[in-house]
Amino acid sequence: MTGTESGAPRKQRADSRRNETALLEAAAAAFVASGVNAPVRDIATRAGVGVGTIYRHFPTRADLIVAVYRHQVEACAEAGPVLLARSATPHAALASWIDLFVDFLVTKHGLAEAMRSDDAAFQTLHAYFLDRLVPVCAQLLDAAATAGEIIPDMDALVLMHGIGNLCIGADSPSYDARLMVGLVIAGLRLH
Amino acid sequence: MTGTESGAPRKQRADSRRNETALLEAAAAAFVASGVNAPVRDIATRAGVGVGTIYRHFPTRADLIVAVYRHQVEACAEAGPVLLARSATPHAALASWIDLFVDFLVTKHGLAEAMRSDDAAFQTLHAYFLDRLVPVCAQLLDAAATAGEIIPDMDALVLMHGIGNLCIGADSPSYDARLMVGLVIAGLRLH
DNA sequence: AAAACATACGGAACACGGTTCCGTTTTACC
DNA sequence: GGTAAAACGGAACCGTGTTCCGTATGTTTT
Repeated sequence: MTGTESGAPRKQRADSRRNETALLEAAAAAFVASGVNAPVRDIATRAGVGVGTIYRHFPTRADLIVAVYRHQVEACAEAGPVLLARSATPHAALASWIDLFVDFLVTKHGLAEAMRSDDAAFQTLHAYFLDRLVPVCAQLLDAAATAGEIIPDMDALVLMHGIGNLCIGADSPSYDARLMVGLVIAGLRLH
Repeated sequence: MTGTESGAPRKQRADSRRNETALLEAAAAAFVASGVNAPVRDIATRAGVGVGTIYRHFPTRADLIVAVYRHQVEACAEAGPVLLARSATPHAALASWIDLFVDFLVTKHGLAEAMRSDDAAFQTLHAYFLDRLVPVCAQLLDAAATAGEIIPDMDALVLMHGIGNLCIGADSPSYDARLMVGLVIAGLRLH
C-alpha cells in the first residue's frame, strides 16, 4: 500500500541540503572559470559529489543557472522601478536599466548564448528571465513612450531578446556590445 | 596541350571531383533540412560517402559552409556598390544592403549562430565572411557618414558582428530580427 | 540503541556527435 | 597490362550529456 496520505512529509535530509549548497558554490565557481557551459563532471568534482547528484538537484542545466544567478536577476528586476523614480526622464531610466542588464550578461561568460538557445533544457532559463525582466522592461518602455521620448508600441520581449543577442560574444576584442546596444537605444528615440 | 612541365601534379581524380560536388549538394540539402549544424554523418550518408571523405575535402565545418554559400556571399558583396550607385542616398543604400545581408542570414537556419562561434573550427567562416563583406559595409558607412547622414567612425566590423547577432534565433515567432536591425539603422542616423 | 525505512548518493554505463586513422579500393600514368 | 599515388570507407576513439541501480546515509519508530 502506498501511504498517500498527504500528512507531514519528511523534512529534507541534511546531506541533501549540504550537497545543494555545495553544488551552487561549485557551479558559481565553474561558471566564472569556464562559462555557464562548464562540463557537468567538472561541477560535480568541484562540489565533491557524483554527477547523479547534480541531476537530482538540478534536472537541467538551466535550473542550475537560474539558481546561481537568481539574486542578480532579482536585483536587476527591482532596480527598474527605482530607476524610473529617480531618473530625470523615463528614457534615461530605460537606458540605465538596460545598462544594468547588459552588465549582468556580459560578465557571465556564455550566458547570453545560453539565453537564446532553443534547446528544450533551457526553457526554464528562458522562462525565468523573461517572466522576471520583461514586465520591468515593458514598464520602462511604456513610461518613455507615454512621455513621448521613444516610439510607441515597442515590444519588450523583442527588445530584451535582441539585447541579449547583442551581448553574445561581448568578450571578443573586435566587438563592442555596449556600442551596439547604444545604437538600439538611440534608435528607439523619436526624431 | 598536355603540359609536361616538370613537376606537373597529377590532375585531380575523377572520383574525388564527383564526391566533392556530391558533398556540396548533400550539405546544402542537409543545411536546409536541419540547419548548418547537421551531423557530419548525415551529410556523409546523403552524399553516399564515408565520413573520412568529408574531412578530406572540407577539413572543418566552416570550409563546407563557406563552399555551400560562397555564391550568395559574393552576390551580397557585389550588391553593395550597385546599391550605392542606384540609391537616392547613401543611407538608403546602406539600409537596403543590410536588408540583403539580414535576408541571407535569417534564411540559413543556424548560420548566424555559427558566424559568431569562437570555436577555432569556425575561424575560416568568420574570416571569409568578414573579409568579403566588411569592406563593402565600410564603404557604405563611409559614404553615408561623408554625406552627413549618420554618425562618423562607425566600425563596420562591429556593426556586422552586431547585426549577425541580432539575426540569431530569427525564426522564433516571439522575436523580430528585422525590427531590431531597423532600430540599429535608425540609431546610426544623426539627429 | 537497534531495527526499519525512505531518501539520497556515486559512478559505471549508455547515447551521441565530432574526429582520426589505416587497411583497402580506385584512378592516373606509363 | 602494371604500378604507385590518391582517395575512400568506416571502425574506433574521445569528450559530454544523461540515465540507472546497487549502496550508503539519514530519519523515524520501537
